[in-house]
Amino acid sequence: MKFATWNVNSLAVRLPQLLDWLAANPVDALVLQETKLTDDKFPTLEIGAAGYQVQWFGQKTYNGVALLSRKPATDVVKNILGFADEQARVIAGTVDGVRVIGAYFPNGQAPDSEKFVYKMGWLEALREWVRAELKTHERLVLMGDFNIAPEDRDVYDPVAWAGQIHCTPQEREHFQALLGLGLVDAFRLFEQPPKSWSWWDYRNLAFRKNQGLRIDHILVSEALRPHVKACEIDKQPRRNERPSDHAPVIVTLD
DNA sequence: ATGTCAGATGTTATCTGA
Repeated sequence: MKFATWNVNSLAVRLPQLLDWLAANPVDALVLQETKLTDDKFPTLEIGAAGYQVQWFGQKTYNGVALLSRKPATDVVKNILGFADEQARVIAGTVDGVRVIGAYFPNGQAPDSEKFVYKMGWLEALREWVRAELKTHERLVLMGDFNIAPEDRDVYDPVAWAGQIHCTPQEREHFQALLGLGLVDAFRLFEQPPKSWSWWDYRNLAFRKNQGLRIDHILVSEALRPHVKACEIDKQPRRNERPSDHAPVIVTLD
């Protein structure tokens, strides 16, 4: 079984790349972030023709998430239960007996900004909701664009990024608190190439210089942990013409 | 060099967000 996450930075632009990627990388479920589409514009026909069921939750211009799956997702939830939010950031569903939560965590902009305050509140609400989900779903995967680099080894220049957005102690504490619920970072279950990133800024030739951050993650519950066989970042789509700034992350379970 | 990309507004460019 394979699950994946990918921030596509506009599905309108990236749909051909998504379809190419799915053809080359058949997965059981894939969550997308930053679709940037209102629900009436979502490309259901094209994704259906590729052999995937899909649930989607979007808004104009910003954010927007989707859950693609080979088998239909059940008990679909949009956004964090009990957290009033005008931003479309979360979609969850049960696929093949696994609770799949796809999330586009707030960026936070800067540690002294209002958007950072929103990020902290959102993270708190997410944690309490995931805690509840784990009580009813032993087999659970939380994946998406976390906009958090959990450790210095997830940052190409940790000195320059110290205390900056994605790397603040407060964000890293929230990441650890999610692990404290009984989740594990699937990527770190395996030896990985050094300087493994999932995002590279479009500017500064960052991809060519491999200057990036690992901010896209797949967390799996303790019940799933013994079944995790691999976890990889697929850099290939970042080499495309007009790429997303993020690469997909894939987890393989037996 | 805050150096690119995407979407929106409303142009033949400027703003916001990432």
